Amino acid sequence: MSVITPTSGSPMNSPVWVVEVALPRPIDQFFTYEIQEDQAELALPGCWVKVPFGRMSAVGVIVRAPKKIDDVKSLGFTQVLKKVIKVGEVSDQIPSLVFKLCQWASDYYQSPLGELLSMAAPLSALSSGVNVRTQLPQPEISNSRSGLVLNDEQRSVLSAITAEPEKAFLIDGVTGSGKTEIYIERAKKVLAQEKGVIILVPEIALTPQLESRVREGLGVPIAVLHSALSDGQRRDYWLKLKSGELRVVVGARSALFAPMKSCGLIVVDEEHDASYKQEERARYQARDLAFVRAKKEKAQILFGSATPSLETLERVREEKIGYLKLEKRIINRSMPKVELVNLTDEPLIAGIQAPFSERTIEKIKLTLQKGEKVLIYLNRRGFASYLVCLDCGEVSECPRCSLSLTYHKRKKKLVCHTCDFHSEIPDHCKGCKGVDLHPIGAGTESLEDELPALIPEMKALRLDRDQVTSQTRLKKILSDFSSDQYNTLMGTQMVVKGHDFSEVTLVVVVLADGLFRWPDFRSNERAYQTLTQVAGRAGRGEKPGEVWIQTFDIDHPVLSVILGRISREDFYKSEQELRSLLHYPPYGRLLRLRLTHDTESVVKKEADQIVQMITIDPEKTDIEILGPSTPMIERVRGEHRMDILIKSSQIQWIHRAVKVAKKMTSNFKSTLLVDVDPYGVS
DNA sequence: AGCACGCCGACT
DNA sequence: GTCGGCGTGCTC
Repeated sequence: MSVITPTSGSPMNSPVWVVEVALPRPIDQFFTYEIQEDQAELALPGCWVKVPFGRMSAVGVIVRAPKKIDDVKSLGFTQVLKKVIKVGEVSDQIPSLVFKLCQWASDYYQSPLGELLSMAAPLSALSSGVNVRTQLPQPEISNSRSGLVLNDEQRSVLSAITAEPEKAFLIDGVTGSGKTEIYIERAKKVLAQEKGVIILVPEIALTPQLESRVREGLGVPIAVLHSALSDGQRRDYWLKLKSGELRVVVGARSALFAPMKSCGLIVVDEEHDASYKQEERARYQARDLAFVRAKKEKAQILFGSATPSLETLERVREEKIGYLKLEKRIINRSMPKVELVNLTDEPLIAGIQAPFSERTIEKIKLTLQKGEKVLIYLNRRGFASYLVCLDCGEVSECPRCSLSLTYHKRKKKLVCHTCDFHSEIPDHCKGCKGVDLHPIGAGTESLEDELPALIPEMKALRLDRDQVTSQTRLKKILSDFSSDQYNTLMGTQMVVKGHDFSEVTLVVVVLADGLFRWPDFRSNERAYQTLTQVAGRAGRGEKPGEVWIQTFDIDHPVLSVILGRISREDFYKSEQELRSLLHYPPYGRLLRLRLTHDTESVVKKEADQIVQMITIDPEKTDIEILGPSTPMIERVRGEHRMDILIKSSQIQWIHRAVKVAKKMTSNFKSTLLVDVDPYGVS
């Protein structure tokens, strides 16, 4: 690695070497730098470079091999080119296949290549060149057990996927049907062929058990990638994956960019999960991008789910993905029995925040008395949804967002769940000065406060984002719950994700209504997926489980599937018909253009202008424009927002609309946010 | 995204 | 009179 100091550039008219660099910034352009001839030989596409940028320096990635230029002026820059400070070694180079995948994603999702490349390599850690060895958490490997014992069903699925090692498959199997064992057995074969394995999971931080199952199952050290890693740890894993010292990676969405030379298997577990969609910085759908990588690399890709997404089912119908089903739960466990509790006509417990029928409370009591454990799911943090003034009806709102503030009793704070604004609890109403402020609605905190008072035998733990501040804290809560000291776990989404609680025989969904009627065309699908996943937590041990779902909306179609009143196939069919009628994915492509600015009139005006321009675009073809419309949350962090939705059957028309919008907004006051294949679309 | 430069309120 | 609030604009 050679270091040179940037100087004021080369003398005029002498030939120079120049190189194009992508920087991890939200800028739609590359930057050109002068590079020394001896450095130029090493400066391959995919290598990092340290370059001066503005008054600072930045680390970017070379996008094209350096060129020799006779006259720098011919490039047309007004200023003299700055010089590359430092070039990374070949051992740091992003593998060309991953580099090309980033280019593909940059084109498809219309996000800057530099941002995507920075997901694919720990650029600043590589360039800082600190050679201190970091501690990679790598427990002792116990000698690989038992090949695992598979049942007939698992064996036939395994032989089907092994027979066609380049074919993609959806493994459609209920929770507890043993998908993980199949992944592990398949991975063993792939490792034996000297190829790498990538296992993607929605949130690795929430599934510490998977890590040890994979490690022990394969009997080799593995890389575990998650957001809590230090820069040094991330770099060490990256280098070990690249060198082949590690050949297995388990991680959240960005693990799909793992730098292994040759990848033979990609697993996308819980493929329906919305957290595969990255919403910040570079926007991409890791599940879809994993499919692209697998095709490019001729690797096998396995999608696993108990509740497949409509997108994946459509690919199955198109025969791009093979279909395999696991019907049985291993060790012959039965599926949990579902009980619906109609909150509109059953007697409710008075004087508590959350709605509970007397019958549900009795059921919880009875379960705990038998020495069994209970899981209680409520999709809202805090003590109450909001504080309302009983005199004038005014609700405490976030000053920066168009949302009410959630009442957190322990913290003694009002909290905005969108921008994290905190405020003291007012002792009087801002509007009428009334002093009678009342909490409305329930959250996990109110459950923790109020249920043990009703049920003396309850020894409760709470699991939500307010409780879990670190991986260690999560592991502590989970291990506490498996001890005799506790018999009830209550919480949000976090209690649902993949944990294996063998003593839980009762799962209570406090209020299913919170899952319905989101302003999103995927809302039914997601409610179905969440309820199925919640239900899957019950009866994972010897004893059969029960799921009690409380609701004010007993006729909701999603509940009909959960109860088995209508078949899963019919539910999917009606969702498919609706989407096909409205040209929503998977029967059409979507683009969301979002404008933001702190002045409402500015965003509105400029959003109208974009719609007009796209409408009269002479090159416009097969597109449908919806909006501009105000999103559900009109204002976030003081910024007003307007959405324009574009539907089309062809990606190129989507890209054409993006091009028009980007060109227009370059001299707009508002900022443009481009979201190809958006989630949360109403 | 950073991180500047650039114009209006409370301080040594 | 300044220190500094964060509002636009640029980065080869």
